Amino acid sequence: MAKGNTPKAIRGTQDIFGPDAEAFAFVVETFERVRKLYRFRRVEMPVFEKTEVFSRAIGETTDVVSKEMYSFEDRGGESLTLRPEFTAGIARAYISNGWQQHAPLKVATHGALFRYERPQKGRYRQFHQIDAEIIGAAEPQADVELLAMADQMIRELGIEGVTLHLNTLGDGDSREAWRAALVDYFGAVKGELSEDSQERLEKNPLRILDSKDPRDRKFVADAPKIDAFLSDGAKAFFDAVTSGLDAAGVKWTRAESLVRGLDYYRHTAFEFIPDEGSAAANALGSQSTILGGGRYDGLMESLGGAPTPAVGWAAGIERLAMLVGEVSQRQPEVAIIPLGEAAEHRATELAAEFRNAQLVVDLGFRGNMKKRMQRANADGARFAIILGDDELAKGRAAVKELSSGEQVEWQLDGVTQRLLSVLTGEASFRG
RNA sequence: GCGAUCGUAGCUCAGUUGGUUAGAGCGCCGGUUUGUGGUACCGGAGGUCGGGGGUUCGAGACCCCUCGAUCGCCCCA
Repeated sequence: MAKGNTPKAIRGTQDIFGPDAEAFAFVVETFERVRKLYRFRRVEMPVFEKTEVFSRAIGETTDVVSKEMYSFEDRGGESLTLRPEFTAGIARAYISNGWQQHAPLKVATHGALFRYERPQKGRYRQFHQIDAEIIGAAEPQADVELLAMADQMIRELGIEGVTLHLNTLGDGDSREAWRAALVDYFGAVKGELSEDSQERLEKNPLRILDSKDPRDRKFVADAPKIDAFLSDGAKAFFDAVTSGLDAAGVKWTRAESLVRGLDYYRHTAFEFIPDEGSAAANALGSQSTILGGGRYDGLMESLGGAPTPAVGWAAGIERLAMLVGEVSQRQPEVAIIPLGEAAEHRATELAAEFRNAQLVVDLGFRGNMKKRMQRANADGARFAIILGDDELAKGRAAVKELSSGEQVEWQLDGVTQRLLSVLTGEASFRG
């Protein structure tokens, strides 16, 4: 433990190491592998943008913009903000780089995001997301493909007991009509709602629908449903999405109360949520959504771009990492144990040869034979190759199989080839 | 931003109603074994008890402040 006057990490940041770091890397690697199957192109985005990119895209009144952004003036007096999400920055890049020429454009990225929130398990001030977007596609097939990718990735991460909760917010007109009806409905019983929801009535009436407060919940069941306000086009769109998901084999459930917090969403809205009582739900506590997103057909215009349909999702890497469990490491095929200066030199040559042959090699920097054997064993090496003056003089090496303790001598000439054929099972260790 | 619980070795924790030099297991280092790991036995290092202030003859225990983590709300990934 640090003592005295030493610096501490900033609240809500993490130093990720060991199994947690391996799980984190596994999530990113799996995402990278799966996004290539769907031909999403990798993009790298700035970590900060002009503040207006977020305030205009996300909405001034949202909590994210009004109280959670890390904003600051740079030395030129410009207001900049550490990105609290990916979508707004990607939309800005799409407009400022003329990426319309690539439409429909499928992009994927991952990295750090920043929100000034009260930290909790699975919720940090610097957190990390994977993100996928399809920009310039109004077709419901885009929603289907995007969701199919999310579903496959979650499965390939080995996460079970998670269900896609799906809703539609309708097109702009549908959404407005529904919103107005909700304001009427909840406004009539305003005095009986929770304090939070009385405030939501002004700021974000849709959010009352997923309130956890029992005072609100008794009214939610009979609240106006979006289905009653959907235009024919919006309904047809949602039907196309759901039938596409069925065709793609993606299991989903309708969640009529599922809404999105940010202003730019239209049509499809979704979250992957652990089933109640599942191991995943227990692991995550109240921070339960592991992947969420939707269609944001209105976003480009709010940034001054041409109307551009788009759909996307993001998922918290930390939350996913909590669900993947222990990620098994590839253990060393061989640990090389040199004794003496001449042997150190030869060992370095051997290690290079082995690694060029794609073998995992453990070569310690220090220690006597006992220490190095201990280390080889602790790392789970399959073989130890012992190189001392005696062996070098004979042009041979002692090779020990750690599981059995059996030890034989091999010629150093052709040792890489011999080791490879032993590892593939083509040759016997004893020769 | 609101409410609550909790901070004792690297880790997981124990520390009676306030009472001497603050303990255990695991891990780490060393030895039994100077060129042979796992097991066993022996030994060792490592703590201003999150930080600051207060009460008291005396505080790891009590009080206040502060920092942090955790749980719920809010928000959201």
